[in-house]
Amino acid sequence: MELEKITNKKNAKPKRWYTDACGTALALEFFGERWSLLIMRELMLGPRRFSDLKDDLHGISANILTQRLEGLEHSGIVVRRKLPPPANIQVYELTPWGYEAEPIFQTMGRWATRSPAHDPMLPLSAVSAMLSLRTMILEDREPVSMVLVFRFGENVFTGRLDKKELQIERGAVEKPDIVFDTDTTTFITLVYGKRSITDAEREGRLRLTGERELVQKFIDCFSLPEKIIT
Amino acid sequence: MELEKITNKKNAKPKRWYTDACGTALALEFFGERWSLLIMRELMLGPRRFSDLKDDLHGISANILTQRLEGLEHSGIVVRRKLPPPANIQVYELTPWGYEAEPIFQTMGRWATRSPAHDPMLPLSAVSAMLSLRTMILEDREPVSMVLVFRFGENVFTGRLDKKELQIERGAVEKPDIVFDTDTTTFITLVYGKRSITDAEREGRLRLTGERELVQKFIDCFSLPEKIIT
DNA sequence: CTGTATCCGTGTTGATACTG
DNA sequence: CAGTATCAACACGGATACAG
Repeated sequence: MELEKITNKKNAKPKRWYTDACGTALALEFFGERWSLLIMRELMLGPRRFSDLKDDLHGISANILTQRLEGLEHSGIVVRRKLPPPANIQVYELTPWGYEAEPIFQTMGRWATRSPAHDPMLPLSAVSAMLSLRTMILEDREPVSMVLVFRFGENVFTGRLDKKELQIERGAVEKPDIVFDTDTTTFITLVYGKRSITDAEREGRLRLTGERELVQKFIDCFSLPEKIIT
Repeated sequence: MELEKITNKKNAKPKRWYTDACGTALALEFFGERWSLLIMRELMLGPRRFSDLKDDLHGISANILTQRLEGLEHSGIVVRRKLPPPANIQVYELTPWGYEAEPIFQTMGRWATRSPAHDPMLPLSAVSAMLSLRTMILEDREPVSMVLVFRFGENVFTGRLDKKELQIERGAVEKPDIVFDTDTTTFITLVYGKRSITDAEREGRLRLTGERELVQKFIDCFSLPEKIIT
């Protein structure tokens, strides 16, 4: 009886398979369950610990997060890593292949935000806000280069904008051209043009460092796709 | 009591929401449930009827297909259309916005097929086979143009390859350069180089019309991404 | 503090049978 | 052919308890 219980837990996964050679179907085997893709999103900008993920994925419960991380690890998308002492904590990190899933987020994001149902005032994680920049960056933009720091409470990122792309990594660099210190919702309403910088500053939602002209040049590099006509 | 039951069925959907401004999360609200994305895939190359979908989506049950089609219709991704007499049948079709989801299939397909778990010998729908061509077409290929017909039993497609792209639509054109008449698994093993044309013909799995040299040029336009190193 | 395991109520999924 | 009804199995999320 005991043995049977253990056996059931380990093997004999009665998971439902699509049994389809199509790449999309296979991708869904990997991350088609609820939360999996959003966990991957939260890991796209570097390793996180369990409680970071739990906090940023509003509404996920601990047991589900454990299951999903196990599944993603099993699929070769996530690795569990123990940081060396003195940190000595465990983090979850994407594998190189996992990091290569970013275009999936970009195509899904570009497509879905055209829906009238898209509500940018809903809560947004810091990683989502950063990834949205890489998703919504304009192909044919002014060739401008700059280094930026983005502060969303605990979550701090450095962005390097050049002609080719916007690189983003965790942590702050020494002498950036621009520093945003704000919340994610205010930030994206600024970038996508629903709110003015001065308004946000007056309301105490934003502390901004850097030349206003350069900030505007940065903002002009991004644009949400047009809404669909219904 | 009766009223309550009706009310529960129509409104009061206690569906679980991510409540997240992220575009990926919104996309998952639309097609994150099991089967939804694969239904969209089957519709990508033109309208289908209920039973076509049920047959091609191996393993889906009728009630789930009904629910998913309702959901996709509600989200503005699918429309239900009644063909005029004498056909007089009902079909499901993607909206223009629905058709624009194709890049999602492409990024997911390119990413997932790099997994060692990808098994091209599993069953593959005719639409999947055709979409895989559009997914795996090489950017920097020989500038070659041709018109092809693909026959997979009932499912017949015409492809138009030019410098820019491979267009695909349902139905056969009059004088194509090449005709493939085969099953989907044989077809993709041919295109992605696991099987030779002559072997497939000898085994009776393939009937091919057209100059062999041109066929080879066609095949050379496509390539599966490299497997990940584990 | 950082997870992990278990129980439990509810909602979702799917196989079968059935109806217009 | 195009779905609906029913019911059983499973997945989800919350709470709680536990381990390092």
